[in-house]
Amino acid sequence: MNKKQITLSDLAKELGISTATVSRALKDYPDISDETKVRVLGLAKKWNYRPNSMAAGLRKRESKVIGVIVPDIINHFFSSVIKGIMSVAYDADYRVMLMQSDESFEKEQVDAEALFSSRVDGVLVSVAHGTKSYEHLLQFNNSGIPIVFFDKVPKEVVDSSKVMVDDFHGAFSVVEHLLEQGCRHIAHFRGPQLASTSINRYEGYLAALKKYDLPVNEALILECEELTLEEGQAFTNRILNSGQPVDGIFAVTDAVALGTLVALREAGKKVPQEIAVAGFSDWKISAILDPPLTSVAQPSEEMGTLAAKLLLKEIAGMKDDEEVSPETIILRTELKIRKSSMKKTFL
Amino acid sequence: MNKKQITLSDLAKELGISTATVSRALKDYPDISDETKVRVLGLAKKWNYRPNSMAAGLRKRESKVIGVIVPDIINHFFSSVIKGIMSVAYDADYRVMLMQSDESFEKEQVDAEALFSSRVDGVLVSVAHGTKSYEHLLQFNNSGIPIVFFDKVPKEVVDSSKVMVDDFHGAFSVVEHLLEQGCRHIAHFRGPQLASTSINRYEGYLAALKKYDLPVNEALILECEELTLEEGQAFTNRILNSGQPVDGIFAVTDAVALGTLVALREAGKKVPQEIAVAGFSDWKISAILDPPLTSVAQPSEEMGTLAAKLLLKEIAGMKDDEEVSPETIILRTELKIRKSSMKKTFL
DNA sequence: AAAAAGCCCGAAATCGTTTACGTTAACCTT
DNA sequence: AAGGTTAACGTAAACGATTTCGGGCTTTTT
Repeated sequence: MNKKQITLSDLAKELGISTATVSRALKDYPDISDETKVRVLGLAKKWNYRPNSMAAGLRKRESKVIGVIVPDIINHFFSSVIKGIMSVAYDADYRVMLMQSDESFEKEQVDAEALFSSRVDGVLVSVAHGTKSYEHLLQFNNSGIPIVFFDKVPKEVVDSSKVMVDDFHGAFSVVEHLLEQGCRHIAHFRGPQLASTSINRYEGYLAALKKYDLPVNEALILECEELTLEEGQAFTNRILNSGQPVDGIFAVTDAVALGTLVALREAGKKVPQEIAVAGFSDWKISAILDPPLTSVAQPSEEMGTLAAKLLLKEIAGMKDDEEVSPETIILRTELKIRKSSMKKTFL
Repeated sequence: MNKKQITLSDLAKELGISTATVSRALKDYPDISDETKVRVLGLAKKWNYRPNSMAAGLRKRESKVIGVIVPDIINHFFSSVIKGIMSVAYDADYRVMLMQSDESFEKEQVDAEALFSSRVDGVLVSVAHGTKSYEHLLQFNNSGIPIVFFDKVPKEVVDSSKVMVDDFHGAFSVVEHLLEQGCRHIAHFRGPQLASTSINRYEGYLAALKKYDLPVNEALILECEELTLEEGQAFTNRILNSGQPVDGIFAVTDAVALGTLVALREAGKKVPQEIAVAGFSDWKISAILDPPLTSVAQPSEEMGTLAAKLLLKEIAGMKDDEEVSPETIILRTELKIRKSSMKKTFL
């Protein structure tokens, strides 16, 4: 049980040369003879030498680590984004330090401190619902550490790059679709007031109604907190019991929409004949339900790769002392029309 | 735009004291006067000082980081495990460096090297399908870095702790249930030959058949490679077209089982009357399908917390130079009986 | 009054790499 | 043969925090 890790000077001592030479030989510097390189590489492999990246990071003032903060890893959308981020990071030889905020402002702050202490080279963050101020994130900007926001971006204007999906247009198009199908009383189960995404979807909903000169019925707009299937179920029942006329439901998330479908099935309502349903996120399983769920697809993994590439570009620019001007990328959504909303076919 | 990070000596210089004193004041050492502590803390807060954990890590020979390698983050099971790991790590003030192997042996090796270079204090890993040898993981053992395997553990005996679910018993119980319901020709869509989990589930399937003195029909056993919905669909169609009598299907995963349900629906087969179906994993949405899917629930998040706690215990033991003997924890599964398998009710 | 004990703090080594700056010796030039 | 190149390596100072020895200075003890 050899507890000690091999260091450069272990190799140097064994070979009778200096650590500097060993370091350079390992990095294939030109002013080291081939013979020495062979000897160094040979011993390094034999002894299974792995450079201590803390030491290297300290010296070079870069950690080769990027930090990622998401509200919730279990969420399929976020895990897809993370997958995208990680594949880009892997190719660029960066490590990923992952944090989850659990939608809590306090935890997000603690996470940010930890990442800062770790001296990550850059940060990717999707802010939590509870986040109200942004000092804990702006400290990265102030210290020359690039930060790229994705999906849930700060409401206030922040001088950083952002990658998001076109929630407004996505919501607009799906509600417009419901209207085209003949719906005139469309309920909306919206997300939290504080999340940028749910705000934009809500506004897309409003805009579509306006285009059709329909009044906004506040009684048909309910606000989810947990964004769970259960909430969708409960809200659907509440709407059904309210006696309000409803012929369509647009849920802010597929999870909520699934709850809606369950409740409607239990209530014996026909989908889409009596009530059309649409969600947002386009979960894989949404397509195989009976009826298959109409939804808005967002390119999650692509969001991750784009955000990560943007971040790496800014990190590289930072090293070269270039002026990096923040970019904002808005990804297009795609409306997936399926049976749950196709009222017209049943007319 | 202040690019320089604050260091201990910045604080020391400003206050006219030594870095040693600043360091101790921040750590609340007893031999620093309250007055000095107040001054140090005050300036540290004012200047937003964050210790450089690479420097501290280098000096203390610990990184306060644990490495995690999973085959695929998107998989709901793994993201749940990760969530469990992260919450334990958070409470213990550890950071998580996440790697995904994409089920590739080579990538897993690269990931392991990276974690080793980062000098993580411990490693949690679920091995990839493709993994055949374990030297890249055993190097952690040899260097005094604890490693805990979870879910997909090495087949060969490795002198490390393991946390897994009782795949054998879980599969046994669900197949036994299908038999009790009257099934006599149960197909099994199994997982890859190399994954410990799918081997154990396969053996549970065999054991249940044996208990009922039923012959094993090789034509009813198909091997998934991707474990996707599409595979489940394709295999189901293949079985249906083969002309073999089938009255039950046990899929190694809920994803595969969902594909099965879709194919059966499209083929006009009644579930469970004609063919009963059961999966493994108990996805949340499995319960709300029509028919709801019988499945085996595994405590994924609990697996994460247990594995992480075990790892932290071993890390602590390592520091105190105790003898840490590897533990193996086997978590019980829970059979969730739902309509998709309840043949008897329709007799 | 001398010695012992506490209280606060500093000097300096250390962790493992990287790198600016030398240094040496061999080889070229004219 | 004196000076100039160049190839190949070494010295030593960083990087930023921690920690082991102490070492003054004041207070208490005998």
